[in-house]
Amino acid sequence: MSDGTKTMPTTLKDVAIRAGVSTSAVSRTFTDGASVSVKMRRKVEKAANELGYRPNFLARSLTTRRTKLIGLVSNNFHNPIFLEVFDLFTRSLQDRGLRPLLVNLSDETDPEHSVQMLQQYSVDGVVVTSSTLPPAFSMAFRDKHIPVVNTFGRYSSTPEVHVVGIDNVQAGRMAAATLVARGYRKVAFLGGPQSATSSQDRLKGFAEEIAKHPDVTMTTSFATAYSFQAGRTELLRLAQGNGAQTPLAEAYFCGDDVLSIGVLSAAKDLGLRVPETLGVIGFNDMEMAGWENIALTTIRQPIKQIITSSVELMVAMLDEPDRYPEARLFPCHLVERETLRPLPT
Amino acid sequence: MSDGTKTMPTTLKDVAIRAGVSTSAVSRTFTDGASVSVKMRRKVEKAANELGYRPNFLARSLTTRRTKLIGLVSNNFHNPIFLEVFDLFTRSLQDRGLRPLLVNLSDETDPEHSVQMLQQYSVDGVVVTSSTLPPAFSMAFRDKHIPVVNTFGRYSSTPEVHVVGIDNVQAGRMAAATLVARGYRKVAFLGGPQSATSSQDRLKGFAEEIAKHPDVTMTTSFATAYSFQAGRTELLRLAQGNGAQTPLAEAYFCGDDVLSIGVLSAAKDLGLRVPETLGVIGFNDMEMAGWENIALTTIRQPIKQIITSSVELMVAMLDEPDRYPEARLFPCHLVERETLRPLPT
DNA sequence: GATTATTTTGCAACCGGTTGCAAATTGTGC
DNA sequence: GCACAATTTGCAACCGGTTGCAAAATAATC
Repeated sequence: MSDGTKTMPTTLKDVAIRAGVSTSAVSRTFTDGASVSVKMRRKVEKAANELGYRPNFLARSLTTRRTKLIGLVSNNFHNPIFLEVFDLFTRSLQDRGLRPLLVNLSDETDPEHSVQMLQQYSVDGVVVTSSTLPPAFSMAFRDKHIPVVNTFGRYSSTPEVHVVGIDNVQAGRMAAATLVARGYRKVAFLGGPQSATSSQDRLKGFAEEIAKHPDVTMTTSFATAYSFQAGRTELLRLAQGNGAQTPLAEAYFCGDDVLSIGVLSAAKDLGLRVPETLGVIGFNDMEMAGWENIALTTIRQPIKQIITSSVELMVAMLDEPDRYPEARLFPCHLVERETLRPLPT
Repeated sequence: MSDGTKTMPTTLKDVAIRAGVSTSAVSRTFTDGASVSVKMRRKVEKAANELGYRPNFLARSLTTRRTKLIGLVSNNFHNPIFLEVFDLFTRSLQDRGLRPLLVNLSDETDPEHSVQMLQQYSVDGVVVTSSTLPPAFSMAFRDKHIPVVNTFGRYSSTPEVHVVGIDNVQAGRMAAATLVARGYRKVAFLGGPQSATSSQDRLKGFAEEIAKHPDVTMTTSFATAYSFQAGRTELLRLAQGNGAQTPLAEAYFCGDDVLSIGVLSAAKDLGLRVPETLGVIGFNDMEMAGWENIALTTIRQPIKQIITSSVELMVAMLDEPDRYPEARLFPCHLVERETLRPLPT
C-alpha cells in the first residue's frame, strides 16, 4: 500500500542547507561556466550526492528561457517510413540533450492550436516533419518567433522558413529518365493526394523529362492517400478502363513505396507480369521495399542525412533565432531491384 | 532580417496592468474552479484577448505540481505495429489534454538515465510501451513514485506495477488450438528474441495446448529479432536441416506478423505451397497483414482498446498515485485469412 | 438601514531555480 | 606588511505563475 511518506524530490535549498552555503552557490555548481571555487564545488557536490539532488529543468527554464524541449509535429502516422523518421529524430535530438514533445495532428488542420500549445510549453523550437502539411503550417511558428525547420517540406526559391529535404522536381526527372532508359514508352505518374506539394513537384519534373522524348507518352493520376489500398484501388480502377485495348501504361512511377506495393498487389491480381508487362518504380526506399518478396525498385531519399541535418539546423537556430532561412536539399538515388526491366546493354 | 523587436510573450502581469486589476484576479480567471465575479472575468478576458495572452504551463506547474506531460518510453522503433501504437497513444493522450514526451531507448538498457531525465521534467506519469523491456524498467519509475503503466507488459499474478496488455499464455493456447483444429500435426513455435518475456509466455501456452494432443508434435526455435529478415533467415536455416527428409514443420506460429512475413517470403523461395504444405499464423494483425498480397492469418491483439485503457489508467493514477497495482488483460482473437488451411467441415 | 453571512479581491509568500551586484575573500606585487 | 586586482560568495530580486488569508465588497436577513 501507500506508505504515506510524501517523498518530495530534494530541492536546491535542501542542498544549500545541508552544505551550509547559499543557494546561489549550489545553483552555480550546477550551471557550467559559473564561477565556483574547487572547495565550494566539492562541498556542494557531496551534499547533493547524499540527497540525490537533480535540478528541476522547468524551474530552471523560467529564468534561462531554455527548456530543451523541441516540438516534433507530424501528421504521417500511417506510412511505415515515418517510424524510421521518428526513430532517427528522437535519437538525434536525444544525443544533443534535446527532448521531443510529440504532436500528432492527424485530424487537425489549423496550426493555431499547436502553435499555442507548444508556446505554452515554451519549446525551444519546432520540427515540422511531413510531406503533406502546407507551408503555412511552419510559417505559423515562425510568425511567433519560434525557431522552426520544415523537414520533407517543399523547396521554394524564396523560402520563408528553413526547409530540409530533397529536390522533388529533380527526383521526378530521375524517375522519368530511369523509365525511358529501360525502354518503357508509355509511362504514368501515380501521385499521392493532389494537395501534397511534393507530389506536384515530382510530377513537374517527371513531365519535363518525358517531354524531351517525343516517342514517349505519359498519363497522370492521383491516389487518394499514400497507402497500400489507395495504390491498389487506383490501379484496379485504371485497368477497368473505358476503351478497347488495355488502358494501362507500361510503367508507373508512384509517389510512395507503399503506393507501389499496392500497385504490385493489383498487378498480380490482374495477371500482369512485373517487370516485363508492367514496370513499377517507387519512392522512399522504406525498409519493406528491400524485402525479398517485394524487391521494389525505388528512388531513395537519404532520410538519415535529412534528419541529421534538420537537427543540426535546429541546434544552430537555437543560438541564432533570426537566422536567414535556407533550404538544404539532398540528392536522391536509384535503388535498383526487380520491378523494372534491366537497362538494355 | 531580424526586426530587433524582442517580442516577449505577454505575461500575467501585463494583463493585470492592462485590466487594472491584481495578478491574482487574472490568474483566477484562467484557473477553472476559482472564485471570480462575472464582471471581473469579462474585464480580464478583454485585456487578455487584446494582448493575446496564454498562461505559461511551466510556470504554472511550479506551484500546481502538474505539468500534463507524460513520458512515452519505448524501444520498439522498427516494428511497423508501433507506428500504430504511437499514433493511438499520442491521440489518446492529446484528447485528454496530456502531452507525450517521447523517449527512445533503443540503445539504452539502464532505466536510471530515463528516470532521472523524466523526473527533471516533472512528468506527471510515464507509459512504458514495449514487449521487450524487462519489468525492472517500469519498476524504476514506481520506485521514484512516478505513476507508471506498462503497456504490452508481462502479466504476473503478483504485479508490482500496472500492466495493460494481453494474456500471452492464453494467446499461445489459441494459436496451438487453431493449428490442431486445421489438421496440422507437426507444428512449430517460432518466437522472437528469447529474452522477450511475451515470447516465453506464448510458448508456454502453446506447449500446454499441444501437450493435450498426443498425436501432435512440436518444435521450437527463436528468431534473433522481431523482424522480416530474422524470420526469413530462420526458416531458411531450418530448411537446411541436417537429416534426410524435410526437417520443416507443417505449420509455424510466429511471435510477430513481421516474422511471419519473413517466413512466407522464405517459403516462396523454397517452393513450399502455403497453406497446404506450410501453414503460417502470425501475431498482432498489423495493417500489412491484411494487404491482399500477404493475407496473413494471425492473432489480433486489440491494441486500440489496450492503449485507450492504458491512458485511462494513467489518468486515474494522476488523481490517485498510490493506486493498488492491477493488470488489465484483453482477449485476442483469430483473424482468418489465407495462410492456414480452412477448418475441415 | 443596520447587522450578519457570503462572495470577491488583493496582498504577499511561495514554487525551484538563476543572476546582477556588492561585499568578502583570496591572490599579487612591492 | 600594505595597497590593489582578481575571484569567490551571498543577498535579494526576479522568472511567470498560484494560493492562503484577511480585507473589501456585495448579498441576504430582519
